Formats: sequence, structure tokens, C-alpha cells
Amino acid sequence: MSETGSTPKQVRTSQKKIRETNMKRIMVAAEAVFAETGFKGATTDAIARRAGVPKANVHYYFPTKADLYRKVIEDVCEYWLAAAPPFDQSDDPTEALCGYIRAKMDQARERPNGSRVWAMEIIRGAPVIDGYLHDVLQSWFEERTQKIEDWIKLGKINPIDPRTLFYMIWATTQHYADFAHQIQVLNEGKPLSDEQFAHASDQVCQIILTGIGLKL
Amino acid sequence: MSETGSTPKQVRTSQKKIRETNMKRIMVAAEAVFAETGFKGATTDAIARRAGVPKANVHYYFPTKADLYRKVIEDVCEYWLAAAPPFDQSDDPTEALCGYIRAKMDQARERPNGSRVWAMEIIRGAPVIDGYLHDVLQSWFEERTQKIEDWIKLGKINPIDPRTLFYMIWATTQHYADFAHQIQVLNEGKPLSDEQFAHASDQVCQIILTGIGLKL
DNA sequence: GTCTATAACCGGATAGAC
DNA sequence: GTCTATCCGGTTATAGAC
Repeated sequence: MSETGSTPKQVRTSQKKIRETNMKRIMVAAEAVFAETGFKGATTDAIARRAGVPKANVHYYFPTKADLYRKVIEDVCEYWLAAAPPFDQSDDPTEALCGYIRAKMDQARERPNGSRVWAMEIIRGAPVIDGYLHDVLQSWFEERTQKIEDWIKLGKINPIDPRTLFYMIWATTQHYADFAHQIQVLNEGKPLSDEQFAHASDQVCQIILTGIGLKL
Repeated sequence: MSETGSTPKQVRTSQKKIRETNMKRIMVAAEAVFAETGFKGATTDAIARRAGVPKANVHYYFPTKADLYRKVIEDVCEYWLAAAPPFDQSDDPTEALCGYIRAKMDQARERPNGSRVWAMEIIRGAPVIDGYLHDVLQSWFEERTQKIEDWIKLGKINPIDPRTLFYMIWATTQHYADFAHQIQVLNEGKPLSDEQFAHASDQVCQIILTGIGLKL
């Protein structure tokens, strides 16, 4: 609207910075509120308050609640995919899988609310990100399961179903984020300490790798 | 109100039957609607329509939406606990654990919406069933992890952390219910067939049992 | 870009007839 | 026990001043 030719570059860039900062603040707040109350339960007002901005500003940056929600989910999905390098960069099954499991565990610890929002979206049948799911996840999955198949052919690991293996890894690592409350109840009411969490990562690696015929 | 002393027993029992039937219908419908839209997203109207009764009748049997929700959750939790016998009734680790895993997989297949409602409740931090969670789950868990510890002491299985083992079993088996949509996307868009599901159960048993040092 | 005020809508719960 | 009509509170989204 006010983009006149005379606007100094300085101003435009600083405005851009404000915009990015605010959007980030709002998205972080939204991730938490969506995780705690679900899509419908989250109110733009609660998100705004958490982000420390007036409600109208949320709608200024994200026209609708659904838009904001979609942005949060896509951001989480990108974050998920960033766990792949440890898996991709090694041809040794133990190193690749252990690295991947640890990366996923670290993510679950680092950003549990992202995991929770993702989980609830899938549980509901992915009404909002269904297309995205098809586009991004399918090809990602086929490439990686192929690598497992190759290891099996080479006799490096037991002949297991690669899909089941991935589901087990995803389910277990994300469980530590999504079911953190239940885990806390079963841990004398206290959240897992860093030591306990590191120990859990070790255990998950051990059981899964042993489970497919690898020695540690 | 109309409970006069002259009411024939016949009528009272048949009224009781009507009551139970209607409550059951409503709870089944509610489980599906809660699973698909979350607690806040579920409307009593949608639940009523799905159950084939007027909205006011839902409120007649369940004063508030939260009451209905709590009933559904507790019903699901009882159903969960019914998977324990295979585990309890054998002292052989392979038989006990394999039986438990298969029972949990069957439950995930049989009643996926129950699993989803449960999952979303825990993800949100269990605001509604927190007390229930403490009361029921804690003691259940301690008894069973003790059994695993005993097997370890007897050298029957590898020295793994029993908690991690249970979390892996829960996470993986429930993943087949909660993330069914994602699994479907990665299965050429088709839901798992009975054969595929049976195969998945076999695979989960194999990887986990092998993972803790058992031969099949 | 920020914020107050408000329009338009929707959903939980209930009153009261049958 | 069943059902229609309705009230009331709360939520999304926007209009328009600053």
C-alpha cells in the first residue's frame, strides 16, 4: 500500500525485520497454545496474550486461525526432516540408525509442543495438511526404506519390514514428547531429568538396534 | 420423579434398559466425534446427530460435555487394562510379552478412536483425567515393571530398562491407531489390510523380543 | 504497523410442552 | 423419557481511529 518509490531501503528492511520478529513470536506462542488445547480449543486471544501482542495483530499477520495453524505445522514438519542427515550420511546401519534415533529423541526433548501439534493433526486425519503430507512425506519415506532394504540384501541387518522399523522409531521417540505427562506420572510425578532422558535415548537405541540384529 | 410405589418392576427394568442403550449409543458416537475433532471441537450437536438422538437428550443423560468426555476416557482406560492378562498369566518372557503386544495391537485395530481420544487427552496434559491417571496407572505399572526386573535378575532377558520397554510397546502399538492416517498415506493411500496388520504385529513382536535378547 | 470496539456467528445448556 | 425453541456467553474476524 504505502510502498512509494521514495521509501528508503533502510526503512523497508527494518520494517521487514519487525514483521519477521512478530510473526515468529506469534508462531511460537501458537505452537504452545495449539499443543495445550487443540486447534478448535486454541483461541486467537490466548495466542495473542501469550505472544504479548493485541489480538488484532495476530489477524494482521495471519488472516485466519487456520492459516496460522498451517504455518506452525509446516514449520514443525521441516524441523522433523532435519533429523535425516545422520541417517543419510552413513552407510553403516548402526551409526546411521543410532544417529537418527538420537536426533529424533533430541528433537522430542527440544520441541515437544511441535510434536504434539503434529500428533493431534494426524490423529484427526490431517484435515489441514493432508496434501502437504502426501507431497513431502511419501518420497522422503520411500528413499529411506530403500536404504534399509539394501542393508537387508547385504546381510547387514535381520530381514525385518523397514516400514515397521520406521514406525517404531517415530512412535517411540515422539512418545517422549507427546506422552511426557504420562511419563511424568510414572516417574514419581517429576519430569525426566536430562540424565534420565539421555539414558532413555541409549535404551531406545539399544533395544531397536539389537532388535534388528546389530551388536552395539 | 414419577417413581411411585405402584410402578411395576417390569417397567422399571425396561426403562433401565432404554437408559443403558441410549447412553451406550451416545458414548460410542462421542468417542468418534472426540477423536475426529478434539474435546473443544466436538459439539454436543454433532454427537447427538451421530447417535441419532436430539441434542437435548445428550444433556439429559450426561449433564455436561465434560461429564460425557470423562466417561468415554474412563471406558477406554478400562479397555486398555484388559490387555494385561496375557502378560500376567505367563512367567515365560516370550509368551507373556508377545501375548501382551498382540493384545495391544488387536485393541488398536479394534477401537482406534478410543486410542485417539486417550492420546489427545494425555498430549494436552490430562486436564480431565489427571487424578484417575495417578490412581489407576501408577500401581498397574509398578507391578508389571517389577516382573521385568525379575526376569532380568534371572538372566532370562537382557538388562534393559523396563520403563523404556513398556513405553516402546505402548508407543508402537498405539501408533497403529493414532497415526493410522499417516500410515495409510505411506501405504499407497490404502488402509492396512488385515494381512498387513497381522504382519505388522508379527514384526513388532519380533523386533522388540529380539531387542531384549529373546529368540523366537 | 498498532490497537480498540464491535459485528456476526456459534455452541452449551436449559425451560417447558408433550 | 423425548424434543423444540431459546437464552447466554464466548469466539472469529474486521472496521476504522491513531
